[in-house]
Amino acid sequence: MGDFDLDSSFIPALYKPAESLPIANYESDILYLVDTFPVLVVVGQTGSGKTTQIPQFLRKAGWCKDGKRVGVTQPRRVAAITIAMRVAEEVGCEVGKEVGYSVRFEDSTSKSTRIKFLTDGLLIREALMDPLLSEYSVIMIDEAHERSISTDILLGLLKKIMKRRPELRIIISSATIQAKAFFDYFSPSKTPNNALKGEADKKAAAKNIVSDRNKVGSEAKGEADEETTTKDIALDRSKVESEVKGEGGAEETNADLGPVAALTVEGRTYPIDVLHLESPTDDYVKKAAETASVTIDGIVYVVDCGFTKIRVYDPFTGIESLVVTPASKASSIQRAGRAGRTKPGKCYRLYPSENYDELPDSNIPEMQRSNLAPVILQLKALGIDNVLRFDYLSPPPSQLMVKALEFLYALGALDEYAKLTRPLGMRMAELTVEPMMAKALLSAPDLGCLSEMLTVAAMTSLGGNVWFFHDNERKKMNVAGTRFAVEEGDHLTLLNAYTDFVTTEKKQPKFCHENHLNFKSMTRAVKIRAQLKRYLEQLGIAVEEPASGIPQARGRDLAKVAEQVRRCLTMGFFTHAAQMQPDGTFRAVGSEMVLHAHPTSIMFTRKADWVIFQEIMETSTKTFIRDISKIEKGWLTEYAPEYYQVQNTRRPGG
DNA sequence: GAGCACTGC
Repeated sequence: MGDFDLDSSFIPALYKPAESLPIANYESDILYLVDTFPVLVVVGQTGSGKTTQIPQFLRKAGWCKDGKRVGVTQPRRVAAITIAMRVAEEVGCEVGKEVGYSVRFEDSTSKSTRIKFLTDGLLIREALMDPLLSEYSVIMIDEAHERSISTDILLGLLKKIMKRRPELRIIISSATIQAKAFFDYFSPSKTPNNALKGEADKKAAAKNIVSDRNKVGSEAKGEADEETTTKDIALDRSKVESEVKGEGGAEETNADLGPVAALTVEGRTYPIDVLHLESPTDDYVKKAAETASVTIDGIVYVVDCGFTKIRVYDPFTGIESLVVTPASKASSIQRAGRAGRTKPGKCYRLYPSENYDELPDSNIPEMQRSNLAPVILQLKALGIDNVLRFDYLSPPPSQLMVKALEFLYALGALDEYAKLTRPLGMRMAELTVEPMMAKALLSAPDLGCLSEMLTVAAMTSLGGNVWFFHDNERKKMNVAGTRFAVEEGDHLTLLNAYTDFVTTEKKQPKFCHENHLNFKSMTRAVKIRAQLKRYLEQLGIAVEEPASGIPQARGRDLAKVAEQVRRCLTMGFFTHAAQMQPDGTFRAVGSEMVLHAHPTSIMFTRKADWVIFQEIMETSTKTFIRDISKIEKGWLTEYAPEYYQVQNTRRPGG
């Protein structure tokens, strides 16, 4: 069953008999609305059973005829797998037969699969192969309120696809507060949410829409029992407000009435006492914490600190930071909701109730606070050339777009007309590593070190989870103390670790344990590397592996290979160059900002001159760089002449 | 000189 842990993914709410789930009352409503409207927004809490039941309703109703499938996306792979298992059990089949799932590294589907659970990122990848997603008759986007980049992009793609495939049905499953945004987005009178559009225009457009449209209310209860009731309600705009909520009417009327319907389903929840602590002194916090408990049946007490930690990207400096921000109303409601799933519960909010009113309705979508280079590359590869005019659910700030376009141009992925270059840009988009690493990887064949760069790309994809130190050695031990450490930096150190791991008889936990490696991560690196290799081969790039997996086989000059790897890294990461100062800190070109080698880097304990680094992140105390390798200064002008000539007086940033 | 890492492909 692959690399997920069933215990941690157990979702109690899923294990209710299907007929006792609230969603059972809505079967005919849902089928009617799906039949009538191309887009259905289903509002309901986790625990309503919508994720497990709606796909089964659709299958029974004939939406899987002629070899078509119902696809259901999830933001997380564990959820896709667990829910598929549950639904297979209800349907009475093995996972991978009528009900299956597909996530990275694990495809448990077959020709007979009619209901397919998958991660939303994977569905976007499927669109690269099949732009109209033609295998699906219905696509349900679950947990859309989380507003991940993948979910947002997928909704934009579906909005385009539905124009070419009028028979396609789209179901968006969302928590209450976010529903209106989805509803408006798919309504035809809505002004497209282009990036770079004037704020005033957008506000004016939004105002009109709100004023002439029935709102997707937050307290709506769908209690229609019979199909006829639902039909009446859906067709009569004046009644939409009350129960089942439908925008517009039958298709023959599609000029001024929308193609979207909304339905609120009741979740099965119990009363929750929400207690706001007026002045959260230490005593209060302590008392609340002590009162909190988790039972086997589910969570009964929730303590909500009122904050959340989000990743924010600054387009001017290229630096990411983890920022503690007030939680949104939506997530506060969600947090409280955890308490009332199996019996009445209590939620302690560690802040006064006035503060709650001031919280934003929802979190800032990921699209509006991230480095957009990867997503722009992906959109371009999907044939969406004018990424500024793409109809974003929430348009990203123009600075983010501009920065990403400039950066992709500097990397050579886009030409001066912002068109994807071929083959480089197109190939970069196909690979599942970030643009800088993709460029480094695609530079490797010419330098004769592709096998090694593949390993480096796979190892750095682990995101820092490579090394393992026991508690008692945490303080005094770091990467520099392992047998794999080399002077040239983190990338070659990671290459050493991987090469040793895969060399005869060592692919085992014992080896990892003795050598400070995380066995699970190393196993994952093997998978990632194999997948990247497969993608390269599909792109027509042959990967020549040294005979036994050891670089020195075939008499290659090891020192030369190591240098070539560092040159490749420079070709990808030249915008992330810095020089070490006498005090051991780093400065980027043209920047005064003090950068520190992250304590997990080998450069934490080494001297260097010029380096490139993979990641830069600001914490509350310092700005850290990680995954660092030594380079020659001259390589920067050799491999990025334009960038370093034009910008030699400005900070390159990310 | 000494840390918070979430997800996903």
